[in-house]
Amino acid sequence: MEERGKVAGAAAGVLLPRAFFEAPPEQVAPRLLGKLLARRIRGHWVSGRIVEVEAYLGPHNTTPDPAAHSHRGVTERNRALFGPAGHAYVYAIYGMHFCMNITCEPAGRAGCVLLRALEPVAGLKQMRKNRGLSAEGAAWEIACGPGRLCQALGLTRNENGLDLLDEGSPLQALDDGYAIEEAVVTRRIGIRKAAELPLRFALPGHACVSGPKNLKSERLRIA
DNA sequence: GCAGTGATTTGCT
DNA sequence: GCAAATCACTGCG
Repeated sequence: MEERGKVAGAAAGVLLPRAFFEAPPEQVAPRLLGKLLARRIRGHWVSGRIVEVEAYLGPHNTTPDPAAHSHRGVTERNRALFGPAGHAYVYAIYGMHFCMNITCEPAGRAGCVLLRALEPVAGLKQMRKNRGLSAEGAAWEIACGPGRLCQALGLTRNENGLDLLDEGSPLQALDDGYAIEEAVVTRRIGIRKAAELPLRFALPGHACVSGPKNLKSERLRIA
């Protein structure tokens, strides 16, 4: 029996509305902080709270974003980016890793948000197993980083294009009512092009956030 | 610090 | 076609 949107061992959440993702990525990204990403693995749900994200702008935007995969238009790989909002864009990088994005904006506009880190909430045992960590492994290191996040949740190219807002989907974006008050915004990390844009958002001081701790940052109130 | 991995895209013939 | 360059990373030294 499938319990829709239910996260085993954690407070149940409700699917985020499509309209949540139909906004520009720089608006969606900070709002995603504190929301849940849930993944069904062989009938069991694992989940984590989103604590770090980066926005990537579509080619229609007035601010050019050469770091975005959509920058040079539609290709076989990035097709999902140009589709409707609220879908997964998963791609392989550096041979051995995957990165997970959620598409934003209506079809035809290719903004997206890269999920960089989660605080594990449910199914820690499964996530540690996926990551090759021992049972004593600290929770913060399970999904701190975009590649680790995908490995912990078992996300590969097979999950590319999934609708995160569908009750039957094995990958869902949920709101469990957890509210954050404040975020920090910094430059993006791990890229060379357009890295200076202030499009990385994270929960301040959270142990599960990846990357350097001393980046120049500004506080951001979340309405 | 940097090697290792491979999918993807681009720039040549 | 095919070769070369790129790439939003991690783990090991």
